Amino acid sequence: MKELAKNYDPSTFEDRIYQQWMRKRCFHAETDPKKIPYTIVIPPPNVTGQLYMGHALDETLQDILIRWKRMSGFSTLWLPGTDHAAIATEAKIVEAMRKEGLTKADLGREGFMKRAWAWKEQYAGRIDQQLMKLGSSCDWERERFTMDEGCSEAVKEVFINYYEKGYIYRGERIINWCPKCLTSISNAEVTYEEQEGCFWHLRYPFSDGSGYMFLATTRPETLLGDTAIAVNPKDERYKNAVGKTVILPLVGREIPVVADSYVDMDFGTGVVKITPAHDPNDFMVGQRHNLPVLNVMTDDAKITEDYPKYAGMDRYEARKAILEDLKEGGFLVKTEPHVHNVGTCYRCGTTVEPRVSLQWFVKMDELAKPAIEAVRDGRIKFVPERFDKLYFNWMEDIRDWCISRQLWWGHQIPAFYCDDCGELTVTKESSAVCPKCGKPMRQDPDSLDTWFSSALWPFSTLGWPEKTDDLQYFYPTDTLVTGYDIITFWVSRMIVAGMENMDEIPFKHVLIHGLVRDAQGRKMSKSLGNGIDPLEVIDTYGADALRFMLATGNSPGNDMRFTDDKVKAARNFANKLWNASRFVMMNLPNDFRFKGLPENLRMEDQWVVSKFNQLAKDVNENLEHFELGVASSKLYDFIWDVYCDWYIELTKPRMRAGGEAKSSAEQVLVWVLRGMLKLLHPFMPFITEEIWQVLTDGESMIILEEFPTYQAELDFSAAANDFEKVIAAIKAVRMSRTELNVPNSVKAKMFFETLEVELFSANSIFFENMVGASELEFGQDYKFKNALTAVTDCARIFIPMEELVDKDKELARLAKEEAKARNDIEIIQKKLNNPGFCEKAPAQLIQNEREKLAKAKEKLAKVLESIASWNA
RNA sequence: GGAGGCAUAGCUCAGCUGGUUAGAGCGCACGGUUCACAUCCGUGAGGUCGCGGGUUCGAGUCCCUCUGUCUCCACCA
Repeated sequence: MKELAKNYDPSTFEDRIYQQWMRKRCFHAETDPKKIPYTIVIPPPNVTGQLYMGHALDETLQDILIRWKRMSGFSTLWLPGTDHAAIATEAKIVEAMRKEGLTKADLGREGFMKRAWAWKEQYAGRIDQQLMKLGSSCDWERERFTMDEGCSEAVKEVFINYYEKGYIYRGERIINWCPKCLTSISNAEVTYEEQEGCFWHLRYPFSDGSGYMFLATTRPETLLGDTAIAVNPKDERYKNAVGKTVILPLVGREIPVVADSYVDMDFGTGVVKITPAHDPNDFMVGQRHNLPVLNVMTDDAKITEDYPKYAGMDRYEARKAILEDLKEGGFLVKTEPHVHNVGTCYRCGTTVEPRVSLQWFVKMDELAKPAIEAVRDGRIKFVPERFDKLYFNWMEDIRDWCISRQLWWGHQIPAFYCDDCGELTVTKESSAVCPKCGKPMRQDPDSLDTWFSSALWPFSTLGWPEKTDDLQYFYPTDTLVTGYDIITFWVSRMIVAGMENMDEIPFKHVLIHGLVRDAQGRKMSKSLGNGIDPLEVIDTYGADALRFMLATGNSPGNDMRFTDDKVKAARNFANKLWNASRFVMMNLPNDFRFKGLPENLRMEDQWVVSKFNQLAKDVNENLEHFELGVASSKLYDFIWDVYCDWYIELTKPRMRAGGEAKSSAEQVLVWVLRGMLKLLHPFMPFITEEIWQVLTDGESMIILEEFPTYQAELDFSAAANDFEKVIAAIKAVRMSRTELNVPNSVKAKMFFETLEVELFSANSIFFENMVGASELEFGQDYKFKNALTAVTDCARIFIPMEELVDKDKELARLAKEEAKARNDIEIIQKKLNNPGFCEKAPAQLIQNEREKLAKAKEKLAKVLESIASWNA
């Protein structure tokens, strides 16, 4: 039999194992349609080369569920995340080009895309190769697939569907514009931050010279675009002003005073200047009152040529200049400091400029209805449930979605304009001809928002709009795993797209996980430089350790902190498993053949088998409920405590004895090891595969094995409970020996006073091997001077040690045990003495309490006897 | 302004539908290595489960108030 390497070193086998899975196409449906009915698609990290723990977490959790489901023989498809991070990607590419002295314009759209792919291949591809080690599902080629191949057809199809149904429209709307990225961004991409600014109080004179209207603004430069001032219709103070006009300072334009309920009478003077082109609320007021929209800024937020005095100044310079002029003209009444929230671009941090421009929108309210319903009636379930609130909050107050982006990295909008006659056509054709005048048309240069194509992911990746077998078989998918930060960006839009285009939900469950934070609990970010590169962690500790750490010790939806210590603990666990497996294997004979559990199981065998059986049951149940952290910690406990610290130690005497004792132990050791490896495989795929292949001489792959389940015939709980008594006795002996500093190397005869003579004598070998018993004797009414006493609820064990025992110390220890026993009894008795408890509690519970009380009383009696014998 | 999370051992966190005397890892203390593993083994110390009420035979768990803290959404010129 092959042997495992002396030291656990993941770098020696993880890549090899991964290549093996890929070669055998273990992740592809065609390998074995019954067993592996899923296809998996994963996004590449973006071109920046920076990877986030978040990716790692996503992929790990998905991969765990996938492996479990696949081993269990269930058909399913999981959807990993996608994010081609359009804005950031484009910014990086542009930056890289700039270093080479190139601009977007030099390359043209086609050249730009070519260059972008070259970049992706060079950097993202390499990184993704490594990232695959976390989730078997990584495949960066899939981005090419989404962007260029099959999915772009789906994108066009959906765009046209929506357009024809009237869900997509093109229009002048006020949108968030980033003057640095030079693109529109959706309101979800705007982050607000508090900034200190000023409140400038101004006065606008009435045209008829009858005085002034007083108002305040935080953005005086937008005054150039004012087309009205507004008051609340209920405001008595301004009843007479409504309908009059005022003269716009500096510009001299005559603008009306309108009444609109949007104005808060109690805020400031109750008068607001209305700049429809540069404020979303003003825009709405403007629409209600048919006010002209005057754009005063260029794309990069400079004042337009329409205002020669300020033309070319950026918005902050213009603000200064305008304030100066207002002051000079006597329009500035006073200035006061003011803290307000300012929207910034979430990619580059620049203050966004609300701007009216011609953009494409999706009308969301109708589309949202079936999507809300699908979650409301439980067809789609969020895990944990509370995240449906976030979803409903967003969906029920949904706004139209601006989908055009002024970028090249993305799907170009399939709309064409005729420069000649002004005709607009939406078509799949790549070069359209004007249906009216027959002249060639020009395609809209804008791209679609990343999330527009991402929303189609569940079906576009399955070949839709073709009715492929994959689509038929896999849709709707089972579970989506993602972080709570993109529920609104992505999850909600996938549901909408699924309901509209497939008339069916895209997935049944949405497993939401938290964010990975740094050791101080801060969000990992580039500017803080506190991001941890998963690849470095893998290099140091191995992919299994990182995966296990990510899956353990946290619960769905809650953020987790990343610390080195946690990964180290997981690595140590892997090391433990490695060494335990190595030990088992090095004790197997060369001609060992695994035959399964022997017929006559010893008590300790039944104990471990029974425990394993329960573990298999628990792990399956936990995974079914998405309790990955609970499942993994149960595996940890079983493997480390039950198997390594107890069972292996218990078998050591048998392994030394040889013969039937040894050969039966071998079978049980291997049986449990195989089961453990399978249960652990989803969590630590590489080490389990490596051990498995050595253990089975390369005859099979664990990835293709069946996942263990509970077997009623393996339930030996009666024997297991008896054996627990032996374990309790061993622990009790250890405790008294340790507490009095008598090492196991000091052998001693042990005298048992117990009703379970048969049980303990049958298991005497363990006392000899594990707690230094030279011999066991059974009897009644022992009277020893200078003996250690170990007490359990069913046995009293004396270990005469003569001079090694310190009477005072031992008495002190016994006194402690007595106090504990009395305390135990008191607590249980109190419960049982409560009439309400006996009347209303379940009978089984009461029975359990009674049994516990009896045991506690027995134990106390034994402790008291021991104390008495010392004092005799 | 609206919504939600978190608060449990020195630290990081588990604790699922209420039912043992609340757990783990790390850290700490003491002891142990020829015979798988010091990336180890054994033993121990350490918690009035944020405060105050309520429901219940029974509350870390359910309800309410408060305090601290974090997040999301909206945003008043």
